[in-house]
Amino acid sequence: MLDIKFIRENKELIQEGARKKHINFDVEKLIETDDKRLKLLKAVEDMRAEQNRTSLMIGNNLEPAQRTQLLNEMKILKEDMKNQEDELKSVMHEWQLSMLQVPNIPDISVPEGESDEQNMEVRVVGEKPVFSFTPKSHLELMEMHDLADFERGSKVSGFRGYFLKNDGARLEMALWNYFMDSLVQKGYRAMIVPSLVNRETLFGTGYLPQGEEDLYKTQDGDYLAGTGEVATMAYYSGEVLEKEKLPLKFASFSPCFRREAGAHGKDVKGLYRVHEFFKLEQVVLCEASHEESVKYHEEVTKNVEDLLTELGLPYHVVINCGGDLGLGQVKKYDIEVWVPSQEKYRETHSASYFHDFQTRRLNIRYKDTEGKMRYVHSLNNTAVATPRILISILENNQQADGTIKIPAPLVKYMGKEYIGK
RNA sequence: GGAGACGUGGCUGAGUGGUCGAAAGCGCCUCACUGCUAACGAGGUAGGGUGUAAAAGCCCUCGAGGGUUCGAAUCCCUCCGUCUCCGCCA
Repeated sequence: MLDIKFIRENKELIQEGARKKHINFDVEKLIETDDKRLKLLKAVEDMRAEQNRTSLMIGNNLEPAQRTQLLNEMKILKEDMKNQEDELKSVMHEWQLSMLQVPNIPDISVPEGESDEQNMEVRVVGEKPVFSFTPKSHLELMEMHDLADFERGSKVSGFRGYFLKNDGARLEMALWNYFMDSLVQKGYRAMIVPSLVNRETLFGTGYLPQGEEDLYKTQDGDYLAGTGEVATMAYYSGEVLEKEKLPLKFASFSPCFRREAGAHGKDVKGLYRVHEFFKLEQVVLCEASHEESVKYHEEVTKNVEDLLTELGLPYHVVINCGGDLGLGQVKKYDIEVWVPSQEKYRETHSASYFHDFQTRRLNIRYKDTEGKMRYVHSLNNTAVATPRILISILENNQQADGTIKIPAPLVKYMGKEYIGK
């Protein structure tokens, strides 16, 4: 959500932003609706003022005749007012729907492009492993060491269902612990957050109304969130924060659920694309300045890069092009880790900032030094998403004898150096 | 699941039909006082919208949404949430 005044004053910017994001949106139409809204609002407010004045007069002692006359006048006024209010209500409805469609403006550094094909590589880090043998896929490795069971996964859970077993399960937990410990050391607050969330929360974070298709919904009208970002962001919704406490940094763990409605036929085998997974997410709320947003955007990105490097995983960072940005996102980096069996980098992390797009919807504010209420800025990045990242860990660390070398930082969590020895 | 109570500003808490966006206290800000700090004293202090050069003014908001009324924090209905007791279950 953007400020309507800002939209009116910067309609070219908005229109240009929508074009860059390849989002179909007509600013002029919104402004027309807003004109109607303002005109009706003025009319209704004037009538209400009239009504308030007259009511005060009636409250005083009056001649019975005068009183009767005023009561009659009120009856007429109320009828007029009802009509105008009804009209205002319907215009407001249209206005709100339109306001929910307004895309946030992408940063100048965001490249042009329609889809992830046009994302721009900004750096490549780590050495891709060189194998003296044909490397196995994570599926083969997991079967070999009894780390997962996909057949029983779909028997029990359906398409894309899986069980993790033995060191597969333990490796996943080791990752959670390693990433959580590291982030807590960097000053992030450890949280375990709800996945079951209400509608408003998803509107607030920008996952609704556009993302309905990809969300599981309960018979009570609640939803299963696709990321811990949702509950973490809503944690302070409707609140006024103390400026001194900013930035607030969270490391939020939660189960995540995605219907993958638009991804039929994609990555149908293995752990890459599943309906149910776990994620540790970084969320930051900071002061309302672009510089602060950028600073923490770089920070949450670096946090992950440092840890991937510690784990010895080769990765690259791409800057997402306009067409690959969500409605509320200003800029996004994806971090993609090397998958030897596919000879590709695959997305494991996604870092984006929103300025006040989310906090305006969620109504999260603070008082600045001038005493003015401001919406905080919000941003987030994956810390670690499992089981997806297991793919790269298993494949990159496989040995000629079929064993898997556990990355050094995880050894203490696993209590061993190799899987399969 | 059943019964009852409650939901007011940054916080505590008064307010059951009229000039109440709201007493009082706490907190916070300004001034005065003091060698400095604290206490005491004086004043100020909700948010949003509209409007404007800026203001003033006007409108809305007492959990949310409806309704009754000339007029609602106050009465009625629905929903959400919190608390207490009972039941059920860990």
